[in-house]
Amino acid sequence: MHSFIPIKQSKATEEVLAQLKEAILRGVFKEGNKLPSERELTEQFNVSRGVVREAIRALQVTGMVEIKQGPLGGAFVKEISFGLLDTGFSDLYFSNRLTITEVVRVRQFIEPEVARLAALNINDEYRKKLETALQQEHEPFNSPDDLMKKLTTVHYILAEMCGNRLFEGMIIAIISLTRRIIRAQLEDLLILHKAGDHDDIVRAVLAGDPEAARKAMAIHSQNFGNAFIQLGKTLNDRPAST
Amino acid sequence: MHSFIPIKQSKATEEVLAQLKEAILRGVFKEGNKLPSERELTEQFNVSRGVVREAIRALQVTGMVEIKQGPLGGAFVKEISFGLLDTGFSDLYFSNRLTITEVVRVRQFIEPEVARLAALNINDEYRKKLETALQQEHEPFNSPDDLMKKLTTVHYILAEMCGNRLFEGMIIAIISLTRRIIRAQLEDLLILHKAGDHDDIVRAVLAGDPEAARKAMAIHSQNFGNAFIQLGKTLNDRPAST
DNA sequence: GTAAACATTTGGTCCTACATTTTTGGCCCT
DNA sequence: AGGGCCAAAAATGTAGGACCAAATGTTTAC
Repeated sequence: MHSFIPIKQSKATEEVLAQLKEAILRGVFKEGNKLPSERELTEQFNVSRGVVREAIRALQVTGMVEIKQGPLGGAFVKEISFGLLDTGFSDLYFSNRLTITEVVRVRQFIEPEVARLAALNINDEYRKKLETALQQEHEPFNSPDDLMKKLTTVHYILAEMCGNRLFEGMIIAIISLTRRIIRAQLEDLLILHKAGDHDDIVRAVLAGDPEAARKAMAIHSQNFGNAFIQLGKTLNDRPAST
Repeated sequence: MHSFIPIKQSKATEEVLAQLKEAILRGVFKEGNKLPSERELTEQFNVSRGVVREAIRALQVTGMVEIKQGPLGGAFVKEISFGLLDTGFSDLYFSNRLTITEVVRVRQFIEPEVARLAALNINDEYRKKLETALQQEHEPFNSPDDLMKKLTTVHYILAEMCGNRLFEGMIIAIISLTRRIIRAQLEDLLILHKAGDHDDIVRAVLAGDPEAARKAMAIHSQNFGNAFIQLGKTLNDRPAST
């Protein structure tokens, strides 16, 4: 019993979107390049401007281009990054498909491995980055947001160091989500993270000791995660905000 | 030194998008519900139809709604799923930001843990699912695609069993990407995966033995992954297709 | 020489008309 | 009475033109 393949009759917008996307992925338009203006594309594709706009809009929401106005304006190809993972995780959480616990568990599982891998890749450049990041953690902070930024820097560096961009992307997305949760609902509860929490981890990575790095991160991840989960529980007792 | 917050002057489209998205995430429109028609939204928001269309289009691209045409048509809220992660991973790979090796390494790290967790959650329902899935693996297949489907079913079931939807989503996305890579370039090379490869894993999970499950999956993950990486290397020697 | 006015390019919005798709229902033929 | 064909209706999809808003560069007035 042979099953036929359903015909997909492409709407014009899909066509345009597909072509633009492929061109970008293929590198026809590289990072920083500007796509032709809407009017030009309208002519080249021979479609209405609305169609072109919708296609470009789709590229924008998927984080592939950035749109600026004015002459010198247009759709600029962004560095393909982890933005999609980011909003993907975020949407899942804020639609109640994920609990804080689940997010924390994943993070607790992945980050020790990332720390281990990072320790394998230590070099002078990273050494310097880590040391300054660690130093800045102990300096006074201007705003809660500033503090959060300082406290997450080490994690970002380690993620970059681990040498696997998929791990890196997942860590970035998870941290970003964590920050969003905190900023959304726990504005004032930053007691979670004490300065000095990262010292052991960084020390192990600097020493190039994978096992110690893994272990130190596991401990840190445990402490932070459990406190975070606890806060999540007290949170569910409150009425939903707004 | 107080720093002022920059004014974000919202383009109309952003406003509309934000409101629709929030309404969906809040559950005002639930899964399967239809949003008001474009014309209605045009009136309610008091904006042009193009603006509404762009907003809805953005929702479609992010996988939150599905659009049907005709009367009884409209934008229907989809079950929020892992589609974004999926295309996120996919875009990263196909823009050469990820190598096969990186993808495989992540999978090799995560799936044993997933198998372990799955073994902790074994029950009669899952037991049945696993057994039938395993049985179908040994049946003849109609097409390469059919075979791939049969061979991934066990992984999907284990991911669902692990009880952490973030793990589940990441596994689903990675498997999906793996399939896409294979389908795109290795149509005929399905020797990677022998029938029977899953037997040990499923046996351990059925027995509720987390350690054995983890270990069996680790072995399977190693074998498959290394073969896959090897293929990726021979692949890079070929001229780029199309 | 500096600052204000203007023009130009490009995205953002509005409007209106028409095309396409899909469902519904009614009509006609058998 | 039943089945198939066809037309109306409801929704999205596309076209095209006009104008608004923002950002940049150029010219002009002082």
